[in-house]
Amino acid sequence: MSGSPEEVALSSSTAPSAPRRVTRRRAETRNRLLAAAYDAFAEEGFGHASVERICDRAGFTRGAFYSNFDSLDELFLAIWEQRSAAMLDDVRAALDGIAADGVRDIRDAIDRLEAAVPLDEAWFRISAEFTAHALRTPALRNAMAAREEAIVAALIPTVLDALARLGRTVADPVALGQAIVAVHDGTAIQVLMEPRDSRIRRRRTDLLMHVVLAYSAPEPHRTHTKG
Amino acid sequence: MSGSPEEVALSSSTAPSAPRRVTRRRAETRNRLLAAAYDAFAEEGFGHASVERICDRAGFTRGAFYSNFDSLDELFLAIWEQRSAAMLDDVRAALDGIAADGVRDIRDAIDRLEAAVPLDEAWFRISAEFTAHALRTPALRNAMAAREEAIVAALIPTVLDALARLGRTVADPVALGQAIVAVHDGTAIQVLMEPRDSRIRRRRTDLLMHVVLAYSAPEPHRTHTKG
DNA sequence: TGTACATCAGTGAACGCGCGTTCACTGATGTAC
DNA sequence: TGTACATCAGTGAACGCGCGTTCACTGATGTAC
Repeated sequence: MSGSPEEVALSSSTAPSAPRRVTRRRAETRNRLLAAAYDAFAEEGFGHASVERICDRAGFTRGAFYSNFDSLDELFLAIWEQRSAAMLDDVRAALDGIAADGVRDIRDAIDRLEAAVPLDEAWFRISAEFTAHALRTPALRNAMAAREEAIVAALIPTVLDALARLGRTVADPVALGQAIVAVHDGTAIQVLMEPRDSRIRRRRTDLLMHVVLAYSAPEPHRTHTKG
Repeated sequence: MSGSPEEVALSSSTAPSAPRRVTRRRAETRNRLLAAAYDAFAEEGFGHASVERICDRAGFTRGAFYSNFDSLDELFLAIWEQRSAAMLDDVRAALDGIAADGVRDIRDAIDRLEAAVPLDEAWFRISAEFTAHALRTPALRNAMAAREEAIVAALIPTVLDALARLGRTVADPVALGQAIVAVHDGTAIQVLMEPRDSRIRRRRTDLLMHVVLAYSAPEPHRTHTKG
């Protein structure tokens, strides 16, 4: 409906235009390329990783790349898909573990979540580079925005659950989700900018706590834990 | 003391190693290059702007660039210096104007500040790209971190003043400054990702308000306005 | 104010590099009988 | 299970491009007398 063809194009890997059978060999090549690309992005940065060096790392020639991907952007989106799914699983598992273990309060929960799922600095750097790049490319920006929205949507129930266990409800879950992501991204930059300054890390979790407190409220009519 | 030579190197333009006289001609060339570079960065992105195209825009050959700058990084830092100073002035002026006009509350103040000094999208994009790049280059990262810290330090008194006018005090000004920057950056990404979604803009200012409220408190012992 | 000279600032050509992309090809893989 | 064949996946050479960086040079600018 809305959106020019160009803006719809890169709608991620869920809709392959030519439905080709995936042989085992092909899947392995693809995976080796993805892994090699991740390493290249981590070491050289997304903007400086070249098709040539990625293929060298993976032990292929460049033709193999073009046989499997149209562009580095497409490859990045495939990696992103993998990693965001893994991240969601990790967060869910961590929150379950923490809940099973008994939580004092939000501060406690956030500290333990941070310990269980620490900021993946290499990956954050890569995605910061890619985000900056995507902001200039409408097709990419839309693909990213959509995917990001889906991630937040998947994260919200988990967060609401965790807060419910602490006897808190959230009036506007979407606003909370967006706020958490914004604070995560904004403070992650600060942490990476001055990695040795532990006060900055501390302020990061402080801010997160303040935001969670601001967007949630104690459940009014019920007793916690045993309802 | 701490920091290898490499990490200290790019300590910005305040310490030219060879104290050369700056002729008028030279200053003009430099300014034309800065302006052309800004345009190039805005249109093509920092990572894709080449020395050649910047010089084309400015009407020089590439030699002129190398006669004035060591690298695009150095040039960017010079632009950043200019723009952050201008930004500080704008914010101060806007807050003064708003104060002179009478403010209802924090929500009102933030909305009017946002209207007076709107997010400069082009510049934000550029600095996001450069930040991502700087995270990989120790010398650059340190230069940026130091400069950023100075900017926050310069901003804090202005913010404290504005809050004092609203009868609020801040227990930990540095934490508030860092929080504001983090929220600004994190939400700016979201706004640029989905520029047409006005709810996202709204949530941006909401979050800012919640954060300012969380990090400040009503002044306990004095009456506002006329003390 | 004018001239002669020294220094400076930007020119433009040259070199070399790394890379993106294409494509005819061959060895690998899967299928049909 | 074995053979013959078709399709596929990755090879590797080739092309061309744009760029970073250098440097001997010349016209512009400033200075001393």
